[in-house]
Amino acid sequence: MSMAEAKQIIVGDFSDLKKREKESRRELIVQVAQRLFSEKDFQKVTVREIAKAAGVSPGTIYRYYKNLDDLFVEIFLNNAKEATQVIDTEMKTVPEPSLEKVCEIYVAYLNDNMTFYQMMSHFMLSSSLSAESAKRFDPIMRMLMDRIGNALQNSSAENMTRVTTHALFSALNGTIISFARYPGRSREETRQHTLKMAREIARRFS
Amino acid sequence: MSMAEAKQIIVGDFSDLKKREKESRRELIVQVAQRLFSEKDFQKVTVREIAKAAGVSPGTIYRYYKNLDDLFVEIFLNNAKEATQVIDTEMKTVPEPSLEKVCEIYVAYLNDNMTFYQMMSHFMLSSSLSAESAKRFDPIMRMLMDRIGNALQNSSAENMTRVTTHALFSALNGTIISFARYPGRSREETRQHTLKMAREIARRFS
Amino acid sequence: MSMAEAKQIIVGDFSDLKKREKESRRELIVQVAQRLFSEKDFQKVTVREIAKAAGVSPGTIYRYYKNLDDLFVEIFLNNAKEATQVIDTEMKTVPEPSLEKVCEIYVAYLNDNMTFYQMMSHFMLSSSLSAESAKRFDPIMRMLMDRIGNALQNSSAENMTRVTTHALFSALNGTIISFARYPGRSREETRQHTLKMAREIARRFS
Amino acid sequence: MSMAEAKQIIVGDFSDLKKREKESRRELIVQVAQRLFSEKDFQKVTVREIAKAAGVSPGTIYRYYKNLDDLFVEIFLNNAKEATQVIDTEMKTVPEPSLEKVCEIYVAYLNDNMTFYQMMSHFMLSSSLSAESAKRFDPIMRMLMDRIGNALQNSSAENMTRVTTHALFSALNGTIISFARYPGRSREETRQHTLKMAREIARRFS
DNA sequence: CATGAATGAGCTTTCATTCAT
DNA sequence: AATGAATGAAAGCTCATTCAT
Repeated sequence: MSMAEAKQIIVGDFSDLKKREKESRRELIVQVAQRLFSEKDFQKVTVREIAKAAGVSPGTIYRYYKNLDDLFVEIFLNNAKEATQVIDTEMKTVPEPSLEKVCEIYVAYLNDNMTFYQMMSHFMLSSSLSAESAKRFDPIMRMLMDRIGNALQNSSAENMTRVTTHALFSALNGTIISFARYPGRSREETRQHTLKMAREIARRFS
Repeated sequence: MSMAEAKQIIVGDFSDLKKREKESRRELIVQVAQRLFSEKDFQKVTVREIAKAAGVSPGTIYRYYKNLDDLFVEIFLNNAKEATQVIDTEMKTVPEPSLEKVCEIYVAYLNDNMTFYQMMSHFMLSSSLSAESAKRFDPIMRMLMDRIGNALQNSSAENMTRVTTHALFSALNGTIISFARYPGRSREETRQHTLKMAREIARRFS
Repeated sequence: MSMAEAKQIIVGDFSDLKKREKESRRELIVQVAQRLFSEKDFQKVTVREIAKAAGVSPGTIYRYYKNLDDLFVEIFLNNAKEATQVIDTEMKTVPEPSLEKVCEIYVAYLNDNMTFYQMMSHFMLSSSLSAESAKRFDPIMRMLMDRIGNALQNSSAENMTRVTTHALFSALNGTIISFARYPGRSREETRQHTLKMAREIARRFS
Repeated sequence: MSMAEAKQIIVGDFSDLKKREKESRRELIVQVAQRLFSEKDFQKVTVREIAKAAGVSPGTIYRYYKNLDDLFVEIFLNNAKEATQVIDTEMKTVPEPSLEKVCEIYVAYLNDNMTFYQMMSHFMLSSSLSAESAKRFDPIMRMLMDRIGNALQNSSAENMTRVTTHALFSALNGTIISFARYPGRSREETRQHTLKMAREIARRFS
């Protein structure tokens, strides 16, 4: 191997490394932000914090996202996709899939990813979404909702309407709102309480 | 009527007006704040805005409320009380009270007072409530939830548990989260959609 | 005694009471303020605090003092008079009065009335004193300084100049500046340290 | 010199200038703040004022200092170091160094840097110093005090204790407190008066 | 491209002082 | 004479975003 070849390889490797690093920088930022969100209210997380935790400069964040809300949307949609996957994966391990089980899994996910719920509230209630972002929302949310809808359909002989699916989905989301209201309750107790409610709701919709 | 009498009345009225104005300055601030909240995310409303809209100085706000969060709590609790009253009042006008009707009324109220829902999310998910505020919360929320609970109990022969009431209450709250998600839908269409979901949920819990 | 006379007396008494109460209100305010100053940095004490502690309204403070600085000046001069009296009183109890003793008494007073020292710094270094206030200053400060001056003169055969008296007075004041600089030292240790310095200075000036 | 060379130099100079400007922005802020302090009570100087005078935005101040007190501490320590250097430098120019001379130099410095004295009072009397700041204080103050201590030791055959050094240092500081008290005196007269006192004190300690 | 220093509008909150009652 | 509600200027500080390097 000549020096030139060696250099080529080294440079190539190095360049690849850089490229991969670059490609995954966006992902890195998202991951870091998501971690920070789990540590505190997502509205309180600052660009600087994210930048510092990701080992990049604040300016770099703006290479990948037009503004903070854009980053929030990305994270939110990632969460929605993840929730869908978690349902799919976990349902495979269950011998007798039931509506109750799906609901439990979803509410457990919400408990573990409070930020997701916070963001859902944020985006659903504030109309600040750019048209572009809004477009990305629907298919992904629909995918998630469909998992609930399918389970609902399978749980009953009658033909479920879209409204029923929507109602069930909304009802499950609503369980989280009771989060901190029982003072003195630990995180785990709250979790158990929301899961109980989820099962109750599932039973009513079966 | 003599001039003197007329003057008496006018002065009396004027003095009353002033007195009432002073007495109700606190109320005025609340009302103004609530109006502003309906125009934008309540977290984005500033003290200066409230003061200006209420025709007072920023410092005056702090005569009545220790800080902004105190004002928010007051408004939230006012809303909760109002919701309770609305349910009570409206139910009297209904010939055959049903769970469905109660749920409809409550969700209609949420539609008309989106800020209430936003604040509920805010206070339930962020633990920033002062101990003092937390104490004021529970009885008022319990009162509201009890209206739902009573209607639930009346709708069925079986004995309803606290979890079921809680689940129903949460489920109804959850309907709001689907608010803005159907792009292009008018406020009225959204309202109809959430009411449909509310009825669906009520039926399932009957 | 006629009714009229009786009334006169009663009213007189009552009026006297009111008058005395009024007369002493000014004193009350000063005393309360002075107490508050001993609890925290005098610059941090607010009008409202003083008013509340004195059981009067903020507006009342302004009946007696044109503004806060006026109140500060009054308290400062009271302190200066008090320091003078303390020196006079304590010196009578000492069998063999010495310069050292006078210096000790003065520095002890400074230790016990840190606010006095703070105010001295404040008024001496900031030129904000009204002409009127400035006029009240000199005779009282001179009186205090004279006590030091007399003791100095008595302690030596040579004729002391005004500069020497002034230098000694200043030097004693300076001891307080070492107050908090020995971290971990208790208030009492600091006091002992400043007294040691006072004696050292006195010895040098004898 | 060719055009290219010339340009090189100009660009180089310009770049240097900019670089130096950037490097010394911290220094610039300090200098500007110090100038403002000489114009009014340092406690009354605001962030906005400093920023405006330095030609930067308020936010920029906070790039260099965590908060205002941090800036104050920096300036204070700079002054203490400077005072030490001034003593060292000036003493070299004196044929027969004496305690009197050292004291004069120090008190002259205090006269020219009243802010230093104000800050000394502030930091010594208020315990608000962060632990971190407190640590930076002692060695620098000790260095300054040592200059006085050494001169004191050299001026006498007897062995001087730490208390004596401390007393002398405090006494010199105290001279400044008589600053504005002779109404109608010019700055220069005051300066002369304090220097007289300094010499008097020095003589007494020799 | 990435950087990170700089921006500056904007926030909540405080408080001496005023003045109608 | 006393009140105390109201004032409103002003403070310290934050932070999303920009842009010269």
